[in-house]
Amino acid sequence: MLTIGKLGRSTGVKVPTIRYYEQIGLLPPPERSTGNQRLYPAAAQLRLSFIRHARDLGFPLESIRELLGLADQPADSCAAADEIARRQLAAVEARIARLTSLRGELQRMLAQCACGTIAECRVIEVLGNHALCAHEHEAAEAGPGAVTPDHPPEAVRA
Amino acid sequence: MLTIGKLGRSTGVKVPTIRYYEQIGLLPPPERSTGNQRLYPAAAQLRLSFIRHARDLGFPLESIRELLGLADQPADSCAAADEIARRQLAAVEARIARLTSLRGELQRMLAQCACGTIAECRVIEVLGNHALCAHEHEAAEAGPGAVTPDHPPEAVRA
DNA sequence: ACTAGGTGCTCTAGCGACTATAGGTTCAAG
DNA sequence: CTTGAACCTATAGTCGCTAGAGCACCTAGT
Repeated sequence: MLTIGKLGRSTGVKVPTIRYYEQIGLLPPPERSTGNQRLYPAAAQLRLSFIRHARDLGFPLESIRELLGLADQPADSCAAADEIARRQLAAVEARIARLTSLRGELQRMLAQCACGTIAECRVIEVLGNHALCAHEHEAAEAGPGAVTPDHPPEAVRA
Repeated sequence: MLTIGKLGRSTGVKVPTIRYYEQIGLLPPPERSTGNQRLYPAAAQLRLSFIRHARDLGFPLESIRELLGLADQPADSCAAADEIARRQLAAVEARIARLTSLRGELQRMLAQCACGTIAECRVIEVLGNHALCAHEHEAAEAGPGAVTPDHPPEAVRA
């Protein structure tokens, strides 16, 4: 039996995070000691390591919840698990594509700046005038959500 | 003079977002009509476009606050602005590097899965056992914060 | 003058995935 | 028996918005 601190250390997950996972139902509530402290069986390490690894790979907690459900049905087809992983791969690829385009824009801005005064600063200028950009870039990298706000293709330069 | 809706449409920023920017002090409170509605001068379009473009490039609002402060001092050196942009570029590059490694891991997982039952599913297996990974990958892509939790390099396999 | 509906206002709560703080209890070592 | 680390609960904060409730206002048409 492990205390929450040992479980955290052995899996690389912080203690408050473990309690948070329990709170949202990702980990089952463990037994308690006489003094009301959580006591985990060794198997909890496997489950928590699974969660941590999936988080490291960027899976959202909702996907992890699904994957854990699937992992508990060893006889079922793994098509559903593959589908979740494919979704995650697609999300990662979309994020890479977007960030690569942003990197280009930032590099161009910086390369063109002669580093004089603000008045002639290319960085400030480009930010103020989208027309100076090489191509379109919409909606910032925000997170896995990848929300694309609707904004019409009007010219911004007032 | 523009109403908030017109300002939003002309800059591609949603109305609640404009009000939010005002609330956190990124936009100055505009004049009001007799009926208490916000009335913006044409110049507000420039400032808001600047903010939107910087957000599209992934700058956090705090950096944008600094950049706006700098943009108001046209005679100053633009070294500080460049520094902020370089920081942003570094953050973007770090995110790309991390996501590229994750993509590799996900691709490998999927390629190795013969798509039978969960019991033999490579996706589930790899998630459960970090030792099957090609290389280290720590701390998920979370956002601009890029928080790197401290977790010691202990073996995870229990 | 009246009315409809589109736009505006404020305020509050919610998202994801935690992290931090406060203020208390329990446990293990010396 | 005392210290101090580790544990407990509960609440609030992070980031950058977004959504909703429940109003006020403003413009166009009749």
